Amino acid sequence: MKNFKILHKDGKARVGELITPHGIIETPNFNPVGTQAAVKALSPKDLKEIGVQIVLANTYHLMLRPGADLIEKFGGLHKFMGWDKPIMTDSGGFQVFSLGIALEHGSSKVVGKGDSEPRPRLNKITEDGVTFQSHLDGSRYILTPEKSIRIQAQLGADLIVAFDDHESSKHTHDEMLKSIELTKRWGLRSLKAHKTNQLMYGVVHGGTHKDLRVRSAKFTDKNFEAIAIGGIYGDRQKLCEIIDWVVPQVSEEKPRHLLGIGEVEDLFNGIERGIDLFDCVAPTRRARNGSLYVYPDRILNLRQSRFTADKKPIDPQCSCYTCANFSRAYLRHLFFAGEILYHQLATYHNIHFMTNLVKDIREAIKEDRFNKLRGT
RNA sequence: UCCCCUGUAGCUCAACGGUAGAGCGGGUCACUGUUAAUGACCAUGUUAGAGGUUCGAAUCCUCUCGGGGGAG
Repeated sequence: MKNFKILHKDGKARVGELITPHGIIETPNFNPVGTQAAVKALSPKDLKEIGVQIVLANTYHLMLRPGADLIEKFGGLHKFMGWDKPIMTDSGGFQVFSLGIALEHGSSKVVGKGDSEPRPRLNKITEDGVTFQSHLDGSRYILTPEKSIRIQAQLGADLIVAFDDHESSKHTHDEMLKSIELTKRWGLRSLKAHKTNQLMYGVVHGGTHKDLRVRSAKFTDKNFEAIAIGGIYGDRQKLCEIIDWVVPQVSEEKPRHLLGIGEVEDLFNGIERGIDLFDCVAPTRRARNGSLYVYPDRILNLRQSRFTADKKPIDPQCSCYTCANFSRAYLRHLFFAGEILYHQLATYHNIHFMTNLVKDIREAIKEDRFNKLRGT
């Protein structure tokens, strides 16, 4: 792939560069999620200061509000949101799943929120695409591969994702087989509808079935320039297995993105197995909910009363603005007081943490000491 | 000095005479292509105190104490 260069390998872990119209993404890397054209609580200025190289926005949310036409009128997402570095958009396929179907079937990703709620929306999957109701006002929409790709073209992200189908991990082999076949057909239609120079990921599915993952991976590699792995839920061990099934099936020189993952441990697990890119809401959402990363692998729950008078920064080893200037006690106070500043400072720290983690990992791979870093 | 109101969880307040609940607050946990500044769970009380009436009192009566208001 001409836009992706692998610079060095340490085992299966690799360091590379993904070149986009808005700049280079050093890999492995982590995309903060900015669903509605904003990383919650952070400005593009913050993101740049931290050293974030790419953010992920969402087709589904933006098509509903403010609408792809409007964003196009403003010259695309980059200009609209004031971010001139790389952007990736998701296809919207996942939302169709997470907002409707998943709840109906109870995916493990959504389980834990109580099975009784909320009632499923009337999302209907046909060969053509998906009919669904807006979570904003209940109005009906149809999303097809063609439409998703067209909207993503209007949004103008550097990296886009083919429209894919999702099945819950609880589904049977047969149901999953039908699903990956549909994802294939939608993938081909996505390719056909693709008329820009945006780099498009195809999505590997197949749940926890090895043969389906392999099959889906081969197809994706054959047809797409970039590989995304989707539909991963549940336990870490399974996640590792799935990656181990998929990676050998795809070309070395194509970038590999693990959709929706992950936590610190997942980054190590993924990179060790040859994954280049990750996106996840964890650092931003966790920050808002009072859970903050501490080097090397702890998570601090700021709500605990033991931090009430704690003068230490979140992470004594962290060099970020938040840790340089504020105590745990102060941040805890802001949290309980409901101050907006809490969200800004906490999110800043968590994104800084992830961004630097991935940077450290890149350095380690370059120096062939990935495993050593992992050990710490 | 007299009259009226009032005293229930940390706070604000519920509970036809049938052995106390809510909201907020507090605590613990969760959060993986964001419907998430979200959610789940837990908890605390000699119902100001002492008597009395009653099968049964936070609830009715008496007194004491603490608040609030009014009249002198």
